[in-house]
Amino acid sequence: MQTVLDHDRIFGALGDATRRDIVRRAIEGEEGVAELTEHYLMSFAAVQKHIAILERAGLVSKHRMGRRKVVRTNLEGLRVARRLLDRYEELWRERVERMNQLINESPKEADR
Amino acid sequence: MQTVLDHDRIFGALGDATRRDIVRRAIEGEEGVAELTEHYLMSFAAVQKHIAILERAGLVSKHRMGRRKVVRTNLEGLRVARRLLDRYEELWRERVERMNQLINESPKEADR
DNA sequence: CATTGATACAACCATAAAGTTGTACAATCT
DNA sequence: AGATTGTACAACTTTATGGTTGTATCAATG
Repeated sequence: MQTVLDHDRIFGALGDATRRDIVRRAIEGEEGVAELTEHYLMSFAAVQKHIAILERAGLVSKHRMGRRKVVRTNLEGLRVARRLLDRYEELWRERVERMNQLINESPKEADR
Repeated sequence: MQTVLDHDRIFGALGDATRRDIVRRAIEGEEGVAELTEHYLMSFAAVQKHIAILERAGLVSKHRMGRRKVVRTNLEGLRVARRLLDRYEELWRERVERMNQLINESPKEADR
């Protein structure tokens, strides 16, 4: 297992509706692969592949519970994604601030 | 132009390092397509395609500035992504809360 | 108005992604 | 042990993605 938590894999994994739905359901962390498959129109193997992609991205992990393997969402994976978006918003804020500063520092055309 | 702001397109677009870098640079909103191309090892057309993908996702938009078209990041696009991640964290919080409630409501084995 | 600089887009190629079926393995229950 | 239930994975097909080159458009400038 890899769970590298790089942005390519994380955002790539979240770019599919089925996978996002698995992440959502797996926050509860009660369903195995077969149970998750019930919710979708695809084969067991297809769902398994989606879970593998989420796993490699570090967004979920599997835990044996009796005969099945329960899929649980990994909060830290989601937070890695969120932190990048937060950083972008911070850059945005800084740019706005810099622009305001320029406006205040230099006198307006009309005032000269 | 579409700018649909659906999660598939937004997360899909963010799942590529070049595109995330374009988003980052375009927060400043000063570079045209040709200028952006300078930063990468690919052709002008390739960068143009990446920008088109970001545009369709609603993450950036182009604005004519003289003879070139400046690429600017669209804050709302980033916020759509962030809100989904926030919702997941909220679901997580609710689950933890529910679990704590169960522990407090039912008496422990050892206390019986 | 012809030229130049910047962008747009079509056509094509190679590789990766998303799905399928089939088979093998692992753990539980009689 | 043998049957059953749940999971893993290989092999294959189809479609999407990321890159290329070449040609066309579009706005500013001499």
